[in-house]
Amino acid sequence: MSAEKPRGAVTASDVAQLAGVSRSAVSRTFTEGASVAPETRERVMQAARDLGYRVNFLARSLKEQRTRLIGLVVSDMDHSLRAHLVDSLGRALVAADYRPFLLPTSRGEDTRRAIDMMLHYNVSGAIVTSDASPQAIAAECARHDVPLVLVNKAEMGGRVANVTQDTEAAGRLAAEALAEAGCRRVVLARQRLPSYTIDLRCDAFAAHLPRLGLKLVATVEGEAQNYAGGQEAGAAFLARRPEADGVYCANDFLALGFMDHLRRRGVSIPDELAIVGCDDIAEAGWDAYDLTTVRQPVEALTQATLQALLTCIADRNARPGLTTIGVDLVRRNSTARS
Amino acid sequence: MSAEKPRGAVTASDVAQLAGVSRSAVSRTFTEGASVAPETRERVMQAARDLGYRVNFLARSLKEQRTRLIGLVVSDMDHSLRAHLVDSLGRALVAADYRPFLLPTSRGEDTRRAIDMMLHYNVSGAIVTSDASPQAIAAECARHDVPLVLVNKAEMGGRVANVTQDTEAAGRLAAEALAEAGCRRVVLARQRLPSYTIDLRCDAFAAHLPRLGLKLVATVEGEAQNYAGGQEAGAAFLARRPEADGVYCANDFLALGFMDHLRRRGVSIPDELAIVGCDDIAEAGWDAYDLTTVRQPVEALTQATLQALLTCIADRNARPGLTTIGVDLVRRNSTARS
DNA sequence: TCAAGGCTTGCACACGAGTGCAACACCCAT
DNA sequence: ATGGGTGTTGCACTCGTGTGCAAGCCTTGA
Repeated sequence: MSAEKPRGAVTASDVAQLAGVSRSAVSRTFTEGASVAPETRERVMQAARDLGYRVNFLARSLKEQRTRLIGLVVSDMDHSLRAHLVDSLGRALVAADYRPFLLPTSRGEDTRRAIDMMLHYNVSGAIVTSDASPQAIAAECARHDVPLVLVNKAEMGGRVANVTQDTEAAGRLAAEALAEAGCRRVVLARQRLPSYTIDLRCDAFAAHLPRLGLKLVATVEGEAQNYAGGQEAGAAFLARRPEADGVYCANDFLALGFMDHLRRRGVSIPDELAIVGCDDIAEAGWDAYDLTTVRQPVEALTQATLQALLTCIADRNARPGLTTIGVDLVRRNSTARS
Repeated sequence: MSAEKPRGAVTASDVAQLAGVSRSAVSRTFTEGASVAPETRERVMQAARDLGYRVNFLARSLKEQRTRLIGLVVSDMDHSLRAHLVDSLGRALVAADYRPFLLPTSRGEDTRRAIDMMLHYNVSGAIVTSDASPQAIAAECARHDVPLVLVNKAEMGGRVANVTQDTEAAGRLAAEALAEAGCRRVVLARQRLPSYTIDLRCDAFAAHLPRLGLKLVATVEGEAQNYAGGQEAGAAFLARRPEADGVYCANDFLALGFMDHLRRRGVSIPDELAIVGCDDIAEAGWDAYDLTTVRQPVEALTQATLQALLTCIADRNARPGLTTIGVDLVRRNSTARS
């Protein structure tokens, strides 16, 4: 329909030429709140439409000294809760007119590279929900004055903005659910890989047992917080055969693997053994498991994270500290004693 | 340790000043293959280290006219295969020195916005693995000369680069698996929402039935390709009670919901009914399901996608057309007839 | 009619970096 | 000693955009 520029993108100068105005007028047309005559603006808009012009955000960012890019450092996307969170955060960022810049990491290794990238691109802020130890990221972000929010990484305490589930309540609710199911002797199943969040959940769980008249008779472990890890923990459980009537699995994936392993060996759930998980991933609600678990509200985490980030961006000296997101118990069949 | 710049990032000029050289020398130090004396380079590197300098990629991109940003347009990240793919693609891109720019979309709606963003940022290329109809994206990318690869979106044929699973083989393998299990009368379970990939799978499945002596006695549907959709399809199946001994579910999530629904109503799998799924998501391998399914190799998809993208970027006129990724059957318990 | 004031507009500089060109230093061979 | 060649360096321009400043126009009031 219109003359196509053969090479390179169309710039504000091209639009200016076609509209018969100066480049400044074009720039002002696309700048919120700038002073342009309505008639000029319309002519510029028309020319821009004809040429398919779009403001070059790289150039704009360079001039304005802020990119509206947000580094999204994330590991273990195969954990469905993580994937859900990334999806949710991505949408929320876009809705707030920011752009998510994805930085996938493995445990620890690529972290340095991810930080490097963020600084190379002058991100306006960063969200870290990675298993990588956040100290390095936090230090580097602080040094370069990049607003940072950690999600579910409580170990940094209040020194950086931190949004985290209420791990204390998570452990407490799990203990109460087992007590409610009539358990007396319980087992803790968890991953071997270090995780501060998991540690806190487990500590809280253990701390509330005496008050409820429960006794912790064993702790079994699987390597990671996934299905295979749950199977391992299940095998460890059967190997030790502790006299127990309830198990707290500090993570849902682990719980599902644990359940499957025990059921295949003939253990009846919930009749012989009640199980409580943590996270409420979609799979926990499936008929085959119907797992009682502590729900981690992803949408609330997202909103709080965005809120904290925007606060930090608006005021470079703001220290939102720790935001705790409430969790609640989802009662299902795995603790339903007749 | 070193003087900290109070405001703003440290630039090449700062480094130049500290090292006692011109800004050009700094630029050349960080440019591959530029001519710098070893001693000068070392002095520059030292100064850069002291100041924590990093090349500003926005400025570099502006000058070099390519950003090395890749738009990653993706919907339905809560589908675990999608999440896995995004993770895998993200890592592959970073490994190839590109940067993934995440553009989450819902079905169709945000697509225009996603395209807009990509063009605003002058992305070097785009990967689309979204349920949104890709025509709009393809047209706009072509107009602005942005290399584009569609993943599992066969409907554009060979006109744009396209990496897709072998849907024909997927359907065929599923049919063969049911035949192998001794089935004679089979049912097709699928989603109601339109999807070209799913259509192709189902067509291929149906096409191979006669050759194998199988008869398609019914088609049942659920709304979406998820667990709930499978439950719906299961309910539809029981409502019609077709005389059937095998079911092909065109998607694993659907298959799992279908299995759970039928089992809860007392149907025995695989004895009364054999089930075959498609995708081989992690959950399909769990003990509770142990689903025979057609594996979609994510890693191969990723590599082929990256390959096609790099080809398009290297040669703007290249038309890699359609790349088909082989699939294979994973035999498990859901088709194991005694 | 003239002056004052408000709205638009264009010029020119800035953001941070890459690079062609010419000047320069240095080394070696003649 | 001199010429030529090689390897470094700095100047100045460029990428596409935002914006302070001053000049210009138009409107309004006296």
